[in-house]
Amino acid sequence: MVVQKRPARYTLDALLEICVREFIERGYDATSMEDLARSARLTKSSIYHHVSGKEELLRLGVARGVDALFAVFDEEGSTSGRAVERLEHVVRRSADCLVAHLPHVTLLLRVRGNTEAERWALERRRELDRRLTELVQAAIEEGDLRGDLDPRTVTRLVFGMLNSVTEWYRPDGGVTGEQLADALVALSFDGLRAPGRRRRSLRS
Amino acid sequence: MVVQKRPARYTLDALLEICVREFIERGYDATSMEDLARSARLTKSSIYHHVSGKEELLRLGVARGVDALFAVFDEEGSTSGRAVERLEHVVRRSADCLVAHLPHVTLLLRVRGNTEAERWALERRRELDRRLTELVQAAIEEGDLRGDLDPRTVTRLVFGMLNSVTEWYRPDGGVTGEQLADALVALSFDGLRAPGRRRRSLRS
DNA sequence: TGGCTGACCGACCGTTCGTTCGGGCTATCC
DNA sequence: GGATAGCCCGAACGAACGGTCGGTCAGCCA
Repeated sequence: MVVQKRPARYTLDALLEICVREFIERGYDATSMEDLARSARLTKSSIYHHVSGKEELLRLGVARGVDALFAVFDEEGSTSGRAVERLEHVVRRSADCLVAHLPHVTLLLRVRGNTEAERWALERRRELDRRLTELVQAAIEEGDLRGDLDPRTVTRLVFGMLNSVTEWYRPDGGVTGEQLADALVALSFDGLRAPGRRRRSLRS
Repeated sequence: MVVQKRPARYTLDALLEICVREFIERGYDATSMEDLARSARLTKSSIYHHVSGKEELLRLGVARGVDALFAVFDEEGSTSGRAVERLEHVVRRSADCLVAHLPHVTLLLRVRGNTEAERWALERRRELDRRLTELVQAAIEEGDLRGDLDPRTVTRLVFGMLNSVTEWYRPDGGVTGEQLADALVALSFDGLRAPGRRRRSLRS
Protein backbone atom coordinates (compact mmCIF):
# COMPACT_ATOMS: atom_id res chain seq x y z
CA MET A 1 0.00 0.00 0.00
CA VAL A 2 1.26 3.45 -0.88
CA VAL A 3 1.65 5.80 2.06
CA GLN A 4 1.69 9.48 1.28
CA LYS A 5 4.49 11.46 2.89
CA ARG A 6 2.26 14.45 3.21
CA PRO A 7 -1.02 12.81 4.27
CA ALA A 8 -4.04 14.03 2.35
CA ARG A 9 -5.96 16.73 4.13
CA TYR A 10 -9.69 16.58 3.99
CA THR A 11 -12.22 19.33 3.93
CA LEU A 12 -15.56 18.28 5.35
CA ASP A 13 -17.05 18.20 1.87
CA ALA A 14 -14.30 16.05 0.42
CA LEU A 15 -14.61 13.52 3.23
CA LEU A 16 -18.37 13.58 2.96
CA GLU A 17 -18.18 12.81 -0.74
CA ILE A 18 -16.24 9.63 -0.05
CA CYS A 19 -18.49 8.53 2.78
CA VAL A 20 -21.67 9.14 0.79
CA ARG A 21 -20.31 7.04 -2.04
CA GLU A 22 -19.58 4.25 0.41
CA PHE A 23 -23.02 4.51 2.00
CA ILE A 24 -24.60 4.15 -1.41
CA GLU A 25 -22.53 1.18 -2.42
CA ARG A 26 -23.13 -0.97 0.66
CA GLY A 27 -26.04 0.76 2.33
CA TYR A 28 -25.73 2.97 5.39
CA ASP A 29 -26.14 0.27 8.02
CA ALA A 30 -23.83 -2.19 6.31
CA THR A 31 -21.06 0.40 6.10
CA SER A 32 -18.78 0.44 9.14
CA MET A 33 -16.61 3.32 10.23
CA GLU A 34 -13.64 1.15 9.31
CA ASP A 35 -14.98 0.84 5.78
CA LEU A 36 -15.18 4.63 5.61
CA ALA A 37 -11.71 5.05 7.09
CA ARG A 38 -10.17 2.58 4.65
CA SER A 39 -11.84 4.26 1.71
CA ALA A 40 -10.62 7.68 2.83
CA ARG A 41 -7.14 6.41 3.75
CA LEU A 42 -7.59 7.56 7.31
CA THR A 43 -8.08 5.82 10.61
CA LYS A 44 -11.46 5.50 12.23
CA SER A 45 -10.58 7.99 14.94
CA SER A 46 -9.47 10.61 12.44
CA ILE A 47 -12.93 10.80 10.99
CA TYR A 48 -14.17 12.02 14.35
CA HIS A 49 -12.00 15.07 13.93
CA HIS A 50 -14.31 16.21 11.11
CA VAL A 51 -17.73 14.98 12.20
CA SER A 52 -19.42 13.97 15.44
CA GLY A 53 -20.14 10.45 14.24
CA LYS A 54 -21.57 8.19 11.62
CA GLU A 55 -25.05 9.61 11.75
CA GLU A 56 -23.85 13.15 11.11
CA LEU A 57 -22.30 11.95 7.86
CA LEU A 58 -25.70 10.62 6.87
CA ARG A 59 -27.44 13.79 7.97
CA LEU A 60 -25.09 16.03 6.00
CA GLY A 61 -25.41 13.80 2.95
CA VAL A 62 -29.18 13.68 2.78
CA ALA A 63 -29.46 17.39 3.62
CA ARG A 64 -27.57 18.22 0.45
CA GLY A 65 -29.97 16.08 -1.51
CA VAL A 66 -32.97 17.72 0.09
CA ASP A 67 -31.67 21.21 -0.61
CA ALA A 68 -31.02 20.41 -4.26
CA LEU A 69 -34.51 19.03 -4.87
CA PHE A 70 -36.32 21.81 -3.03
CA ALA A 71 -34.44 24.44 -4.99
CA VAL A 72 -36.22 23.25 -8.14
CA PHE A 73 -39.60 24.23 -6.72
CA ASP A 74 -38.36 27.74 -6.03
CA GLU A 75 -37.32 28.38 -9.62
CA GLU A 76 -39.40 30.82 -11.61
CA GLY A 77 -40.59 28.17 -14.06
CA SER A 78 -42.08 26.23 -11.16
CA THR A 79 -44.16 29.11 -9.86
CA SER A 80 -45.59 30.91 -12.85
CA GLY A 81 -47.46 29.85 -15.97
CA ARG A 82 -50.03 27.13 -16.62
CA ALA A 83 -49.86 24.21 -14.21
CA VAL A 84 -48.97 21.77 -16.95
CA GLU A 85 -45.96 23.88 -17.87
CA ARG A 86 -44.90 24.26 -14.28
CA LEU A 87 -45.19 20.50 -13.93
CA GLU A 88 -43.05 19.90 -16.98
CA HIS A 89 -40.50 22.34 -15.66
CA VAL A 90 -40.37 20.58 -12.31
CA VAL A 91 -40.01 17.15 -13.88
CA ARG A 92 -37.29 18.27 -16.25
CA ARG A 93 -35.34 20.26 -13.69
CA SER A 94 -35.68 17.52 -11.08
CA ALA A 95 -34.05 15.18 -13.56
CA ASP A 96 -31.24 17.67 -14.15
CA CYS A 97 -30.84 18.14 -10.43
CA LEU A 98 -30.86 14.43 -9.81
CA VAL A 99 -28.04 13.96 -12.28
CA ALA A 100 -26.07 16.89 -10.92
CA HIS A 101 -26.34 15.71 -7.31
CA LEU A 102 -26.66 12.00 -7.97
CA PRO A 103 -24.92 10.68 -4.84
CA HIS A 104 -26.73 12.90 -2.38
CA VAL A 105 -30.14 12.37 -3.91
CA THR A 106 -29.52 8.64 -4.13
CA LEU A 107 -28.70 8.56 -0.45
CA LEU A 108 -31.78 10.61 0.31
CA LEU A 109 -34.04 8.18 -1.52
CA ARG A 110 -32.70 5.19 0.39
CA VAL A 111 -33.34 6.23 3.98
CA ARG A 112 -35.82 4.10 5.89
CA GLY A 113 -36.50 6.18 8.99
CA ASN A 114 -34.34 4.39 11.54
CA THR A 115 -32.78 7.54 12.96
CA GLU A 116 -33.89 11.10 13.62
CA ALA A 117 -32.01 12.35 10.57
CA GLU A 118 -33.71 9.77 8.38
CA ARG A 119 -37.17 10.59 9.67
CA TRP A 120 -36.56 14.25 8.92
CA ALA A 121 -35.51 13.30 5.39
CA LEU A 122 -38.65 11.23 4.91
CA GLU A 123 -40.80 14.16 5.98
CA ARG A 124 -39.09 16.44 3.48
CA ARG A 125 -39.67 13.89 0.74
CA ARG A 126 -43.33 13.74 1.66
CA GLU A 127 -43.47 17.51 1.32
CA LEU A 128 -42.05 17.29 -2.20
CA ASP A 129 -44.64 14.66 -3.04
CA ARG A 130 -47.38 16.94 -1.76
CA ARG A 131 -46.26 19.84 -3.92
CA LEU A 132 -46.04 17.67 -7.00
CA THR A 133 -49.53 16.30 -6.38
CA GLU A 134 -50.88 19.84 -6.20
CA LEU A 135 -49.34 20.59 -9.58
CA VAL A 136 -50.85 17.49 -11.18
CA GLN A 137 -54.23 18.25 -9.64
CA ALA A 138 -54.15 21.82 -10.95
CA ALA A 139 -53.10 20.72 -14.43
CA ILE A 140 -56.00 18.28 -14.58
CA GLU A 141 -58.43 21.00 -13.51
CA GLU A 142 -57.06 23.29 -16.21
CA GLY A 143 -57.81 20.56 -18.74
CA ASP A 144 -54.24 19.94 -19.84
CA LEU A 145 -53.86 16.51 -18.28
CA ARG A 146 -56.18 13.56 -18.73
CA GLY A 147 -58.76 13.28 -15.99
CA ASP A 148 -59.38 9.54 -16.12
CA LEU A 149 -56.57 8.66 -13.72
CA ASP A 150 -56.28 9.22 -9.99
CA PRO A 151 -54.01 12.27 -9.48
CA ARG A 152 -52.43 10.80 -6.35
CA THR A 153 -51.56 7.58 -8.13
CA VAL A 154 -50.09 9.11 -11.25
CA THR A 155 -48.11 11.59 -9.19
CA ARG A 156 -46.49 8.77 -7.32
CA LEU A 157 -45.84 6.88 -10.52
CA VAL A 158 -44.20 9.86 -12.21
CA PHE A 159 -42.28 10.62 -9.03
CA GLY A 160 -41.27 6.97 -8.88
CA MET A 161 -40.06 6.99 -12.46
CA LEU A 162 -38.09 10.14 -11.75
CA ASN A 163 -36.54 8.79 -8.58
CA SER A 164 -35.75 5.43 -10.13
CA VAL A 165 -33.06 7.22 -12.12
CA THR A 166 -30.77 6.98 -9.09
CA GLU A 167 -30.91 3.20 -9.37
CA TRP A 168 -29.26 2.96 -12.75
CA TYR A 169 -28.07 6.27 -14.18
CA ARG A 170 -24.31 6.74 -14.40
CA PRO A 171 -22.81 9.95 -15.79
CA ASP A 172 -20.32 7.99 -17.88
CA GLY A 173 -22.95 5.67 -19.32
CA GLY A 174 -23.34 7.43 -22.66
CA VAL A 175 -26.60 9.17 -21.80
CA THR A 176 -26.34 12.88 -21.05
CA GLY A 177 -28.42 14.58 -18.42
CA GLU A 178 -30.34 16.43 -21.09
CA GLN A 179 -31.17 13.26 -22.99
CA LEU A 180 -32.39 11.72 -19.78
CA ALA A 181 -34.55 14.73 -18.92
CA ASP A 182 -35.98 14.69 -22.46
CA ALA A 183 -36.88 11.01 -22.19
CA LEU A 184 -38.44 11.53 -18.80
CA VAL A 185 -40.61 14.42 -19.91
CA ALA A 186 -41.54 12.69 -23.17
CA LEU A 187 -42.53 9.51 -21.39
CA SER A 188 -44.40 11.23 -18.59
CA PHE A 189 -46.50 13.41 -20.84
CA ASP A 190 -46.84 11.47 -24.09
CA GLY A 191 -45.97 7.88 -23.31
CA LEU A 192 -44.20 5.20 -25.27
CA ARG A 193 -46.65 4.69 -28.09
CA ALA A 194 -45.83 5.80 -31.60
CA PRO A 195 -47.73 8.93 -32.73
CA GLY A 196 -50.90 8.08 -34.61
CA ARG A 197 -51.47 4.89 -32.67
CA ARG A 198 -52.49 6.39 -29.39
CA ARG A 199 -55.53 5.39 -27.46
CA ARG A 200 -57.99 8.01 -26.37
CA SER A 201 -58.54 6.72 -22.85
CA LEU A 202 -58.50 3.60 -20.72
CA ARG A 203 -59.67 0.44 -22.37
CA SER A 204 -63.38 -0.11 -21.71
CA MET B 1 -49.41 -8.02 26.54
CA VAL B 2 -51.35 -11.15 25.66
CA VAL B 3 -49.44 -14.41 26.08
CA GLN B 4 -50.84 -17.46 24.34
CA LYS B 5 -51.11 -20.55 26.51
CA ARG B 6 -50.34 -22.79 23.59
CA PRO B 7 -47.46 -20.90 21.98
CA ALA B 8 -47.91 -20.37 18.27
CA ARG B 9 -46.09 -22.89 16.16
CA TYR B 10 -44.43 -21.59 13.06
CA THR B 11 -44.18 -23.09 9.65
CA LEU B 12 -41.18 -21.83 7.72
CA ASP B 13 -43.43 -19.71 5.53
CA ALA B 14 -45.23 -18.11 8.44
CA LEU B 15 -41.97 -17.20 10.13
CA LEU B 16 -40.54 -15.95 6.85
CA GLU B 17 -43.51 -13.66 6.35
CA ILE B 18 -42.83 -11.94 9.65
CA CYS B 19 -39.10 -11.63 9.05
CA VAL B 20 -39.56 -10.23 5.56
CA ARG B 21 -41.91 -7.61 6.91
CA GLU B 22 -39.33 -6.63 9.49
CA PHE B 23 -36.53 -6.53 6.91
CA ILE B 24 -38.59 -4.16 4.81
CA GLU B 25 -39.47 -1.87 7.67
CA ARG B 26 -35.95 -1.32 9.01
CA GLY B 27 -33.76 -2.63 6.23
CA TYR B 28 -32.01 -5.99 6.31
CA ASP B 29 -28.79 -4.83 7.93
CA ALA B 30 -30.51 -2.71 10.55
CA THR B 31 -32.70 -5.62 11.62
CA SER B 32 -31.15 -7.78 14.34
CA MET B 33 -32.05 -11.36 15.11
CA GLU B 34 -33.48 -10.07 18.37
CA ASP B 35 -35.77 -7.75 16.43
CA LEU B 36 -37.00 -10.72 14.44
CA ALA B 37 -37.42 -12.84 17.57
CA ARG B 38 -39.40 -10.13 19.33
CA SER B 39 -41.64 -9.64 16.34
CA ALA B 40 -42.28 -13.38 16.07
CA ARG B 41 -42.69 -13.79 19.83
CA LEU B 42 -39.86 -16.28 19.90
CA THR B 43 -36.33 -16.23 21.20
CA LYS B 44 -33.33 -15.73 18.98
CA SER B 45 -32.23 -19.30 19.35
CA SER B 46 -35.64 -20.63 18.35
CA ILE B 47 -35.33 -19.02 14.96
CA TYR B 48 -32.28 -21.17 14.29
CA HIS B 49 -34.51 -24.19 14.61
CA HIS B 50 -36.24 -23.13 11.39
CA VAL B 51 -33.43 -21.58 9.36
CA SER B 52 -29.65 -21.71 9.28
CA GLY B 53 -29.26 -18.01 9.96
CA LYS B 54 -30.17 -14.47 9.09
CA GLU B 55 -28.97 -14.64 5.53
CA GLU B 56 -31.10 -17.66 4.73
CA LEU B 57 -34.16 -15.65 5.69
CA LEU B 58 -33.09 -13.03 3.17
CA ARG B 59 -32.36 -15.65 0.53
CA LEU B 60 -35.75 -17.32 0.93
CA GLY B 61 -37.51 -13.97 0.86
CA VAL B 62 -35.92 -12.61 -2.30
CA ALA B 63 -36.22 -15.98 -4.05
CA ARG B 64 -39.98 -15.79 -3.71
CA GLY B 65 -39.94 -12.35 -5.27
CA VAL B 66 -37.75 -13.53 -8.13
CA ASP B 67 -39.99 -16.50 -8.85
CA ALA B 68 -43.09 -14.35 -8.94
CA LEU B 69 -41.63 -11.83 -11.40
CA PHE B 70 -40.14 -14.43 -13.70
CA ALA B 71 -43.43 -16.29 -13.89
CA VAL B 72 -44.92 -13.29 -15.71
CA PHE B 73 -42.53 -13.71 -18.61
CA ASP B 74 -43.58 -17.34 -19.02
CA GLU B 75 -47.25 -16.53 -19.44
CA GLU B 76 -48.74 -16.96 -22.87
CA GLY B 77 -49.47 -13.26 -23.31
CA SER B 78 -45.76 -12.55 -22.85
CA THR B 79 -44.62 -14.91 -25.57
CA SER B 80 -47.08 -14.56 -28.45
CA GLY B 81 -48.53 -11.66 -30.41
CA ARG B 82 -47.09 -8.32 -31.45
CA ALA B 83 -44.24 -7.07 -29.30
CA VAL B 84 -46.21 -4.04 -28.17
CA GLU B 85 -48.96 -6.29 -26.87
CA ARG B 86 -46.52 -8.60 -25.18
CA LEU B 87 -44.95 -5.55 -23.57
CA GLU B 88 -48.29 -4.29 -22.33
CA HIS B 89 -49.05 -7.72 -20.95
CA VAL B 90 -45.77 -7.86 -19.09
CA VAL B 91 -46.21 -4.38 -17.62
CA ARG B 92 -49.76 -5.05 -16.53
CA ARG B 93 -49.09 -8.48 -15.11
CA SER B 94 -45.91 -7.34 -13.40
CA ALA B 95 -47.98 -4.74 -11.62
CA ASP B 96 -50.49 -7.41 -10.57
CA CYS B 97 -47.70 -9.63 -9.45
CA LEU B 98 -46.02 -6.85 -7.56
CA VAL B 99 -49.21 -6.16 -5.65
CA ALA B 100 -49.83 -9.85 -4.99
CA HIS B 101 -46.33 -10.46 -3.67
CA LEU B 102 -45.61 -6.98 -2.39
CA PRO B 103 -43.33 -7.89 0.57
CA HIS B 104 -41.14 -10.32 -1.32
CA VAL B 105 -40.75 -8.10 -4.36
CA THR B 106 -40.08 -5.10 -2.17
CA LEU B 107 -37.32 -7.00 -0.43
CA LEU B 108 -35.93 -8.10 -3.77
CA LEU B 109 -35.72 -4.53 -5.02
CA ARG B 110 -33.81 -3.36 -1.97
CA VAL B 111 -30.82 -5.69 -2.00
CA ARG B 112 -27.46 -4.04 -2.58
CA GLY B 113 -25.18 -6.99 -3.26
CA ASN B 114 -23.46 -7.35 0.09
CA THR B 115 -23.91 -11.12 0.35
CA GLU B 116 -23.94 -14.03 -2.07
CA ALA B 117 -27.73 -14.24 -1.92
CA GLU B 118 -28.02 -10.57 -2.74
CA ARG B 119 -25.64 -10.76 -5.68
CA TRP B 120 -27.67 -13.64 -7.08
CA ALA B 121 -30.82 -11.55 -6.72
CA LEU B 122 -29.19 -8.63 -8.53
CA GLU B 123 -28.23 -10.89 -11.41
CA ARG B 124 -31.80 -12.15 -11.73
CA ARG B 125 -33.05 -8.59 -11.79
CA ARG B 126 -30.61 -7.77 -14.56
CA GLU B 127 -31.98 -10.68 -16.53
CA LEU B 128 -35.50 -9.30 -16.19
CA ASP B 129 -34.24 -5.95 -17.37
CA ARG B 130 -32.64 -7.59 -20.39
CA ARG B 131 -35.86 -9.33 -21.39
CA LEU B 132 -37.87 -6.17 -21.05
CA THR B 133 -35.39 -4.25 -23.16
CA GLU B 134 -35.73 -6.85 -25.90
CA LEU B 135 -39.48 -6.37 -25.89
CA VAL B 136 -39.19 -2.61 -26.15
CA GLN B 137 -36.63 -2.90 -28.92
CA ALA B 138 -38.85 -5.28 -30.88
CA ALA B 139 -41.91 -3.07 -30.46
CA ILE B 140 -40.00 -0.09 -31.80
CA GLU B 141 -38.86 -2.08 -34.81
CA GLU B 142 -42.42 -3.16 -35.48
CA GLY B 143 -43.37 0.51 -35.52
CA ASP B 144 -45.72 0.42 -32.55
CA LEU B 145 -43.53 2.44 -30.20
CA ARG B 146 -41.97 5.81 -30.91
CA GLY B 147 -38.44 5.56 -32.20
CA ASP B 148 -37.11 8.90 -31.03
CA LEU B 149 -36.09 7.66 -27.59
CA ASP B 150 -33.25 5.37 -26.57
CA PRO B 151 -34.76 1.90 -25.93
CA ARG B 152 -32.40 1.20 -23.07
CA THR B 153 -33.28 4.43 -21.31
CA VAL B 154 -37.04 4.17 -21.66
CA THR B 155 -36.95 0.54 -20.57
CA ARG B 156 -35.24 1.51 -17.38
CA LEU B 157 -37.64 4.37 -16.84
CA VAL B 158 -40.70 2.18 -17.31
CA PHE B 159 -39.11 -0.51 -15.18
CA GLY B 160 -38.32 2.13 -12.59
CA MET B 161 -41.88 3.40 -12.57
CA LEU B 162 -43.12 -0.15 -12.17
CA ASN B 163 -40.73 -0.97 -9.37
CA SER B 164 -41.36 2.29 -7.56
CA VAL B 165 -44.77 0.90 -6.68
CA THR B 166 -43.17 -1.01 -3.81
CA GLU B 167 -42.20 2.30 -2.26
CA TRP B 168 -45.69 3.57 -1.69
CA TYR B 169 -48.45 1.12 -2.63
CA ARG B 170 -50.43 -0.33 0.26
CA PRO B 171 -53.27 -2.81 -0.38
CA ASP B 172 -55.53 -0.96 2.08
CA GLY B 173 -54.86 2.44 0.54
CA GLY B 174 -58.04 2.64 -1.53
CA VAL B 175 -56.39 1.80 -4.85
CA THR B 176 -57.03 -1.69 -6.15
CA GLY B 177 -54.40 -3.69 -7.94
CA GLU B 178 -56.35 -3.39 -11.16
CA GLN B 179 -56.61 0.39 -10.93
CA LEU B 180 -52.90 0.52 -10.34
CA ALA B 181 -52.13 -1.70 -13.32
CA ASP B 182 -54.45 0.41 -15.48
CA ALA B 183 -52.72 3.61 -14.46
CA LEU B 184 -49.32 2.09 -15.07
CA VAL B 185 -50.17 0.88 -18.55
CA ALA B 186 -51.96 4.11 -19.43
CA LEU B 187 -49.05 6.23 -18.28
CA SER B 188 -46.38 4.07 -19.90
CA PHE B 189 -48.02 3.95 -23.29
CA ASP B 190 -50.00 7.17 -23.58
CA GLY B 191 -48.65 9.53 -20.95
CA LEU B 192 -50.26 12.12 -18.75
CA ARG B 193 -51.37 14.62 -21.36
CA ALA B 194 -55.05 15.09 -22.16
CA PRO B 195 -56.10 13.59 -25.52
CA GLY B 196 -56.01 16.15 -28.30
CA ARG B 197 -53.15 18.07 -26.76
CA ARG B 198 -50.39 15.62 -27.42
CA ARG B 199 -47.11 16.51 -28.98
CA ARG B 200 -45.90 14.61 -31.99
CA SER B 201 -42.29 14.21 -30.87
CA LEU B 202 -39.57 15.77 -28.76
CA ARG B 203 -39.44 19.51 -28.67
CA SER B 204 -37.15 20.81 -31.38
C1' DT C 1 -46.51 -45.49 31.12
C1' DG C 2 -42.22 -44.66 29.41
C1' DG C 3 -39.37 -43.04 25.89
C1' DC C 4 -38.91 -40.33 21.68
C1' DT C 5 -39.13 -36.16 19.01
C1' DG C 6 -40.11 -31.51 17.37
C1' DA C 7 -40.36 -26.87 19.07
C1' DC C 8 -38.60 -23.82 21.97
C1' DC C 9 -35.75 -21.43 25.66
C1' DG C 10 -31.81 -19.04 28.70
C1' DA C 11 -27.13 -18.40 29.03
C1' DC C 12 -23.24 -17.59 26.82
C1' DC C 13 -19.50 -17.29 22.99
C1' DG C 14 -16.22 -14.66 20.04
C1' DT C 15 -16.41 -10.82 16.99
C1' DT C 16 -17.36 -6.41 15.37
C1' DC C 17 -19.55 -2.20 16.06
C1' DG C 18 -19.36 3.11 16.95
C1' DT C 19 -16.95 5.86 19.85
C1' DT C 20 -13.34 7.81 23.13
C1' DC C 21 -8.88 9.15 24.77
C1' DG C 22 -4.16 10.58 25.11
C1' DG C 23 -0.57 11.66 22.49
C1' DG C 24 2.41 12.79 18.24
C1' DC C 25 3.61 15.26 14.10
C1' DT C 26 3.95 19.41 11.15
C1' DA C 27 3.29 24.01 9.56
C1' DT C 28 2.68 28.57 11.15
C1' DC C 29 3.13 32.58 14.06
C1' DC C 30 5.41 35.53 17.51
C1' DG D 1 13.14 28.59 18.62
C1' DG D 2 9.46 27.85 21.52
C1' DA D 3 4.44 27.87 21.66
C1' DT D 4 0.15 27.05 19.26
C1' DA D 5 -3.30 24.92 16.46
C1' DG D 6 -4.87 21.70 13.14
C1' DC D 7 -4.82 17.10 11.76
C1' DC D 8 -4.07 12.55 12.49
C1' DC D 9 -2.88 8.11 14.87
C1' DG D 10 -2.91 3.54 17.99
C1' DA D 11 -5.08 1.41 21.58
C1' DA D 12 -8.82 0.52 23.99
C1' DC D 13 -13.78 0.97 25.60
C1' DG D 14 -18.68 -0.91 26.48
C1' DA D 15 -22.43 -2.39 23.80
C1' DA D 16 -24.61 -5.04 20.48
C1' DC D 17 -24.15 -8.29 17.02
C1' DG D 18 -25.02 -13.23 14.82
C1' DG D 19 -24.66 -17.59 16.30
C1' DT D 20 -24.00 -21.95 19.58
C1' DC D 21 -24.97 -24.99 23.28
C1' DG D 22 -27.26 -27.87 26.60
C1' DG D 23 -31.45 -28.51 28.29
C1' DT D 24 -36.85 -28.22 29.04
C1' DC D 25 -41.40 -29.38 27.90
C1' DA D 26 -45.62 -30.96 25.68
C1' DG D 27 -47.72 -34.25 22.63
C1' DC D 28 -47.59 -38.72 20.49
C1' DC D 29 -46.98 -43.61 19.79
C1' DA D 30 -46.00 -48.24 21.34
